[in-house]
Amino acid sequence: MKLFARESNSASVLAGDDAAALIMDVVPQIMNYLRDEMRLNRLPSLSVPQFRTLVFLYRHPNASLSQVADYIGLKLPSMSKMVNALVVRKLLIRRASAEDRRCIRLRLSPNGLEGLMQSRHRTETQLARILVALTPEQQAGIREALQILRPLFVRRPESAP
Amino acid sequence: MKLFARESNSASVLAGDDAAALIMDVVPQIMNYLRDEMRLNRLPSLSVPQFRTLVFLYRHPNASLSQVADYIGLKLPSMSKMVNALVVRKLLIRRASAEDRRCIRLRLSPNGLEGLMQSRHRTETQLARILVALTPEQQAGIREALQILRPLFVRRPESAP
DNA sequence: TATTGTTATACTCTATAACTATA
DNA sequence: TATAGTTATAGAGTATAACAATA
Repeated sequence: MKLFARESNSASVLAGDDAAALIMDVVPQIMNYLRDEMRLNRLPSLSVPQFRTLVFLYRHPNASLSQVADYIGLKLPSMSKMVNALVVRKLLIRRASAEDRRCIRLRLSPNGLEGLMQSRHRTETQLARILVALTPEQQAGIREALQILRPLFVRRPESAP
Repeated sequence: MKLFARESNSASVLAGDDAAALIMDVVPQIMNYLRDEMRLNRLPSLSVPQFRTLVFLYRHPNASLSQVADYIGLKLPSMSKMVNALVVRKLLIRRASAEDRRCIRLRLSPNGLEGLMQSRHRTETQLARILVALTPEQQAGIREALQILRPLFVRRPESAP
């Protein structure tokens, strides 16, 4: 199963010139940037997972805790804690499901929607400042690459205990 | 300063179809995957920053603590702690610089080099399993996009206190 | 006095285990 | 008994502040 230009016993990841090496190198670097950037957002300062949670609930109102946890990639207790913090901050509304009272239904509060919009705007502005250095063709190439990568990195299945 | 297909007051990040939105969506997702994958690596289980540190010292032997911290994106105390753990695990060698005894010189131990190679091999194999679904053209597009993104997301400068 | 790194301490985030409530 | 979520607790990772050693 040969995938890259170099043989697998070469130093490709260490040399940094194939897809695997680039992913290991560039993704953590961008992640650091995003974390720092989000933390500097005033008004509702959101962590990256918190921001992603709000975006998910914007797209999927009335989702359950399990559904959000699965998408974000957190275990239920961690997600419960994070959601609770967002509820306390009045960014989310949490209510019991009518059909199955074990489930909760989550949705953005008006406050949460406004905070999300502000955070999005600021993030987009910041990223735009960086991406402005690129040609439209380069930007299109990046969009295309990310769209290809998006469906590939799904959450690992639970390791059977 | 118009950069994207949509106006900035539209819901582009929330719709998820421009470069900024894709970065916010896809990068954390891949990062989660990498974290989980590295954690499952047996032999020397390394966190993502630990792995990056070893790669950096493979490429830059005898670097100082400050140089590594700057590249990885950690403050000195955090980096010092991490390096110390790697020294204790016999993956790194730390010695005082001869010219300036305030500085330390860091390099991989033979153990560290071997651990890095094993970790790299496993990571590459895992990523290859994912990327095998793509055509060579798609892989080339991804490499190109990541190479474009790599120099753009450098560590934020220290906020002046 | 300025710089390099370490130690002390605290905070954030996440996980596992035990528990509650509902089905 | 099985499932959705919460609470209790612990561990990893990072930051700021105070410190030590060297320049």
